[in-house]
Amino acid sequence: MKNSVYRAPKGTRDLVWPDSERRRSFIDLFSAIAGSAGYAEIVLPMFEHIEVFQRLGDGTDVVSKEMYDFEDKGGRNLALRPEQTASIVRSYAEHRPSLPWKVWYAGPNFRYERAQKGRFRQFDQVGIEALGTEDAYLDVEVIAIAWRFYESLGLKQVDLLLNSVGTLQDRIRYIEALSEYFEKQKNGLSTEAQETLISNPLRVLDSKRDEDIKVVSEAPSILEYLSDEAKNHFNKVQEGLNKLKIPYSVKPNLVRGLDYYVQTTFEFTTKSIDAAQDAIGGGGRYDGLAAEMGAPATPGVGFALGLDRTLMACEAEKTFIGPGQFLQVYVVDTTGGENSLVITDELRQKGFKVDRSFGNRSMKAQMKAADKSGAKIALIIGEDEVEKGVVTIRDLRGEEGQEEIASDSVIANLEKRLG
RNA sequence: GUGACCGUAGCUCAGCUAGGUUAGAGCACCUGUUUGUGGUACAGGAUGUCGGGGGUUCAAAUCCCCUCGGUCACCCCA
Repeated sequence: MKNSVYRAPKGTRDLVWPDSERRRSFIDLFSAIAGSAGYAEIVLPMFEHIEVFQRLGDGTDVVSKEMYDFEDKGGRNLALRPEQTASIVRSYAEHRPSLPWKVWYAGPNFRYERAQKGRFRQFDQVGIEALGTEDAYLDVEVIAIAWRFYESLGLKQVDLLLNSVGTLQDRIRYIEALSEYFEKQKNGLSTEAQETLISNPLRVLDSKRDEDIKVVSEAPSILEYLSDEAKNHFNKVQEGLNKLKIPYSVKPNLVRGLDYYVQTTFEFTTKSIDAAQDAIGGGGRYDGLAAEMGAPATPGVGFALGLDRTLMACEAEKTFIGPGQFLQVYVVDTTGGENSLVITDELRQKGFKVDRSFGNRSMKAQMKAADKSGAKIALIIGEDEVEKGVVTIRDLRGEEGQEEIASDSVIANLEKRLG
């Protein structure tokens, strides 16, 4: 039973009802909100040529150590997608749809890392991407869609963290200055941070270790290195958010884990989850990515939200709770099962959620199953009922008791009771 | 990749410190009390390679080693 082969692989799990249905409703709600803003669904391959993802940045963990890569029988180097933005830009470069191109997606991503609370090797994300304009109001639209989605879920403890990492040139200048500063302060940094400094200086800003926090807090701010172009863009984003009354806080050391971001970056965190992983969503602008994949230079902006973590937050805030009832009617038949075979089929065609038991069990056992099923109503068919041409209809949840009704009035009766 | 804790019935766990007859409890499940009626009560029943392998011992769920798996944290991200 506990052997290591016949079980879900590390970092994966089986989702069964009601969790499976909650996931579906989550995606349905997201689809409705993204659709209302002109975003169309896109369904992408779960794996790509590995080069697609290497565009995320050699110095990033996602590429250097978390990639599920493999060689197929044709000798192609492929990788399960660790995220979907890169695939979308690849799809854009491949098909060149007319602009603006606005798409939403939902589905699993894969990262090879140690699982912990709120972190899995296979995890679902929903997100949107919009390509084709540098207008900062598009950044605002994108952020607003995420924000309204959280509101629709009923989440109240979400914080929007906002930053600008400037243009590509700004970022290069900033990294130089930052490296210089950290080199001088090297002795005050943890050994881990010192290693990060070599591979990706920006990431040091993200460190959670106490010793680093002091050094980081006095580090030069990206905001001082923004060009006029980047400043204007960033101001317009903030102004737009203000107009929509979406609260945010500017966090200059918010740098995201993927190298392709320029200008706007943002992240959604929650206070409600009791776990170290409190980032439930994030995104930003990636104006250079399309060109890197062989398309004409095309600006883009988007976000991804973690489905599992967001649902954890919903659970903590007691909102967007799962489906209420699974079944409406349970048919109890002690005459061999043929009568229930026919009536369940009829009722199902009428749209009722109906189940029954199999295997000629005793009435008591069937009633027990009816109760456990959660159904509101039991339809009882025994010898007496068959003789009289009636069905006993019994209220399992309320005070209404039971009554015999004519067989041909069952549907009308159920419609009245279940409304 | 690093660290800490954990691994006994379907689930939650006791037993392990000072090794010793057929390994326990609660919940869930099945049957009955109720010759047609669930949710309460009572009675009975089925259920375990004590994660796996090796070692110590007359004897290991219990001690030692290895291994696999889980959880949480670091790293990083959703």
